[in-house]
Amino acid sequence: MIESGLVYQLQRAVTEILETNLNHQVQPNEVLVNVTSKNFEGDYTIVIFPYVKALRMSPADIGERLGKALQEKLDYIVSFNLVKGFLNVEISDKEWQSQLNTIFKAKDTFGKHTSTGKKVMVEFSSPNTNKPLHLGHIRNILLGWSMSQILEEAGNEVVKTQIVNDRGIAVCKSMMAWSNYGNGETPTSSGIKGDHFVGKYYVIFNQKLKEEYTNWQQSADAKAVFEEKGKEGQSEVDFFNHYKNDYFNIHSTIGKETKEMLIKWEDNDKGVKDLWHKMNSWVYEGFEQTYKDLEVHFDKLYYESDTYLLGKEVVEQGLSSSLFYKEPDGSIWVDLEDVGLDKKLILRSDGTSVYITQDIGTAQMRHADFKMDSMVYVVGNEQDYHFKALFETLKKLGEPYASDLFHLSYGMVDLPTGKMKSREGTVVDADDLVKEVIDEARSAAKENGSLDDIPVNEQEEIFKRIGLAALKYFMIKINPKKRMTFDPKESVDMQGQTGPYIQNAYVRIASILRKASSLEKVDYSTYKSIEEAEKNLIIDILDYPYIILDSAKNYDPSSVANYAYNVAKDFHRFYHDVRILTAETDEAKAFRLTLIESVSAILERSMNLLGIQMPSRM
RNA sequence: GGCUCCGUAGCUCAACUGGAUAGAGUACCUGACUACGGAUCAGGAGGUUGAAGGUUCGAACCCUUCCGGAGUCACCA
Repeated sequence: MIESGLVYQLQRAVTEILETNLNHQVQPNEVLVNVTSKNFEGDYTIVIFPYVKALRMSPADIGERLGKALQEKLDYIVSFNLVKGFLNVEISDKEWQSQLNTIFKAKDTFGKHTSTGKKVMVEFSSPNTNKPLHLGHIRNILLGWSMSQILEEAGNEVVKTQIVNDRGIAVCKSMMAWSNYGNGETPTSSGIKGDHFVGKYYVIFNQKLKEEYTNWQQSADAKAVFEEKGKEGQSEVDFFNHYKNDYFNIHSTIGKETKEMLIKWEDNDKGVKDLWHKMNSWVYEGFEQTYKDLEVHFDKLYYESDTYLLGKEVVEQGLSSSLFYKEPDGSIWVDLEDVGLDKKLILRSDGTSVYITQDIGTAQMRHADFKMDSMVYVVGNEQDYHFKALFETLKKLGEPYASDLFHLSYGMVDLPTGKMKSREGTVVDADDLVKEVIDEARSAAKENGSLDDIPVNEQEEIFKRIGLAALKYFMIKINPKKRMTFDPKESVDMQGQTGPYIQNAYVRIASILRKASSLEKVDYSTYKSIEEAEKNLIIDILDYPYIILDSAKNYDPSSVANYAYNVAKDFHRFYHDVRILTAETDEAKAFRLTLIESVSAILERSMNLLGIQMPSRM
């Protein structure tokens, strides 16, 4: 695709000239071609500084020779000028028309990348089954989903997956609380969505634990612990704040019960397993609804309950190839110091596996299932170190996909009031948030009354698309690596650089095209005076395949989000600068109608990659 | 303390991975079409890119040191 584009033609022409005229070799994609900055004459700019040293000529000399040769070689270059080491070339109006023709004829195949033949697995979301999804999951889900779409657009086959953390002590806490205090209540009987229902019992558990802990602190037992383990000069209050985990593990009655429940679960105790199945199924119903509301889905689910014992064979394999080693206490380790990391535990001294063991096992299982060439893990940046260690270990083990693993690490989502903390109830719930943004879209639309003439169910669909666009765009436009502040007020903004702004451009075009009824098939090749605003839009569209490639290469959906905004912005300006339906000539009208139809297609495709649907009205 | 990431306009973010005079949005001020949809457009003001050195024709980006913030250094997941 790229190979047929205007920019590539320039790059290739430059390499050919450099080679034949100046005997200097470069690869076409190394030639730096930018859109000319608006303070200078020209359309595209070739940066010639890189050749100065090798050719031992002045930038002016190289530029002059390059410019002349380019003009001879490519008949659509009408002029060129040289500013310092920058060669600006101007493209003919005829060529712009021909470019638009190509774009328009290609329709949805424009910018499609040829298949890379590679299969990529993307893991995202991966929630625990003891509480509902929150704001942090939303960032994860939106990143994972958009990244999957973009990788596909870049020519890969993509398998979307998640690992459901459906077992462990946290899950047992909810189960414990429900069996002690639930009195047979169910999501149906209480009218509470399943995941919220189970989450409620997780909260109850923590309340009960806290009560128990507070009471215990008055006991002689507690005083003795403080005497023995408290640091010099540490207050009792401070000590007990930090002792919480130990209390749960050593002294707590309900802690003990919960741990016993986990052991029973591992022993396949029927009563515990039945309870576990029942409560997890409630949670899954709830998750299913949230995913549906967010318009995402998965191709394959993995469950931790199936994978938590995996990876032990690997340990044998690693030991026999002396990749791993055994400590006297029986624990097994891998030494990653040669790649700048530490020694990492692979198997506990009691023979049970740890997180990384499971991840190795899961990766192997996935490869057996799908034979993927690479994997992307969408996981928060607090696990940066873990994934480095995991990837290095997989490399050492010689796994076939190990050279192509990526941790799409993203920053935490903060609230303007600070960090989200479940204990302090400052967590933003995913379902609440979705509902809120849709409400906001509804009231904005009701205010300007533009949708009053269509059926209510269609209105609701549009409100949903607008609200979700605001939320999704707000979160995806930020570079994943950055820690972000989530201001609920800003997330429902619909003016400026927002999802609805981009939708508005699309809706305007749809409205014009409806009025134009039939795209009159006037031949616009006689349209001579291409406007600046028109040219900008064509340049934007031509940029699409590069943006996709760039976004896929850098694992960064935000570049697609920013691109879509730029296109919409250029369209809005164009819309004010020129008239479309009442254009000066029939040629101009036909040209512009063709142009905006192409713009609307590219807007829709870009936004769909981000998981955002376009409304036809708003 | 070691390692990793981050620091750009009052605020939220860009900057084609080393390219021209660092751009948008928001908030503030001033304007625009008797309309192809005002969820729009134009203008103004707002910057020593955390600081200081260095490399380079050229640095927000690379190197060094320092300052500030976060994460991580569990036989937790």
